[in-house]
Amino acid sequence: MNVTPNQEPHGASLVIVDDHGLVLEGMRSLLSTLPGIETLSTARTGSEALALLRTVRADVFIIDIELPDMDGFELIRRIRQVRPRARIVVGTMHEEIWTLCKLADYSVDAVVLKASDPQLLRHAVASVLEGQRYFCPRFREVYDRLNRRRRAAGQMYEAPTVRELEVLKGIARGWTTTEISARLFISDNTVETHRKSLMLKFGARNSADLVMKAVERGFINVPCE
Amino acid sequence: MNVTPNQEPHGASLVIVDDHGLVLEGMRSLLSTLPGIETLSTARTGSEALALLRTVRADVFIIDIELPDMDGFELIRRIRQVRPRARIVVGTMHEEIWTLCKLADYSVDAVVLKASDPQLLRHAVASVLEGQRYFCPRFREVYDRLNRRRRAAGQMYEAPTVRELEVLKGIARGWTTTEISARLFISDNTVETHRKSLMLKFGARNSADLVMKAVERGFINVPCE
DNA sequence: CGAAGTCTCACGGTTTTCCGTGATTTTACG
DNA sequence: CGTAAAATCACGGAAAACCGTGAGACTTCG
Repeated sequence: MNVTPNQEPHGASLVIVDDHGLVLEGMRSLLSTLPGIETLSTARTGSEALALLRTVRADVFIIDIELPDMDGFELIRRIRQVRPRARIVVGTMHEEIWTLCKLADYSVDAVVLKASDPQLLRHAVASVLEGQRYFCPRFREVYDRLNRRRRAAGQMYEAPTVRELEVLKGIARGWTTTEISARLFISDNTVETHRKSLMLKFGARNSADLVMKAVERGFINVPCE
Repeated sequence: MNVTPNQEPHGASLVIVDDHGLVLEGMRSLLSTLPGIETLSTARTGSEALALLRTVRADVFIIDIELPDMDGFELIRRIRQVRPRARIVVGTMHEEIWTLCKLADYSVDAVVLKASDPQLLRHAVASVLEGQRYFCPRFREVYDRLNRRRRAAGQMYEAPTVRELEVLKGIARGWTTTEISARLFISDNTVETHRKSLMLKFGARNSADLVMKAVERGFINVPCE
């Protein structure tokens, strides 16, 4: 933990959370020149970040989604329990759909994929400080392309199509891709595509997660014995 | 399809179902010398076998569990719809636990793993003809060792242990093995072992199937929204 | 004490899933 | 007739699950 006071009065209080020291320093130097920042603290773990909540004001969090002690989403939830109006900027190396979906579901204020130009992070934080949201091009590209209607319909999840539902039921029965494709008279590749669509629509990380969410949302009936 | 009448009056009517011609012929010659057999028919697919139900008496079915047009278990179910008292002898190359569990659940009359001595098949059919059940040593070995209580308790499935339940919940949340192990402070290997136990106890083929069965049996709560 | 059960861990190999990407055809609708 | 969604297929690489097997530590219960 490390706190750097700043001369600017009434400025924002930033907290950077990342387990990688180098990244931490990089971010610090990148962001310290931004105007309107009063304090700039760093934490290497989720627990450290939560501890900081008691000592500094912490208006804006810049969070690496993959942390050693807890998953970044858990950190976000716990920050919001204490500081519901804190702004969250997320940096991540993961580009998997489910991560991006989840970020959208969490209504974070900005997302910058780490592969992007570091300046984007600076931009993102600047935007957030001005009360605006920011999502890097790469995030928008991946998320928008495959999820237009979802965004259009607000936060609602998309319902699976007829064919997807057939695949879904196969998965819930424990069938492999090959078994499903044989039963539906389509290729393995197609089944995989349907599974991918399903996981996208449900924001699931894998088939087990998919089945769980499908049951929760009533797309698979559980015989209540 | 092929029907061979036999001189023996009031003898049994056998149907052999296997998609592999060589195996079919091998079985035919192996079994044709058994006393007490009136007719011996063969089928290469599930549909052929079902069609035979209309033309021959069919007391005993010798079924290869992996068939081109339908899964052997489906065939068993459909045979039983028409001929509930038909006796089922299963030959399979699969030694995966879930197959063995399922065979046990289906209360088939005999099981011979194909890796076994062919004479065992003869023995199995002979036993079944005498009204007894038969399970080859290899099946018993695999199934007994890991599933004593289950058999002792009749058809009841075994409940997961406390630790297994924790792993199960992680799986249902879509966590990977590594994520679960990190949260429970145990090794990946241990989590895998627990998952294997769970799949054994639930007779599940994979994690998706496991989640589904766990929900069905009430080990995972679905928030009924 | 001994047997059974639980929890832990290791290892090597195979199969399946997962992921991104891009493309074509078919269907449905205004 | 366009356009958008749905359904189909392919491919290559990476990650994860799956499988069998064996084994040590610790607990619990008869």
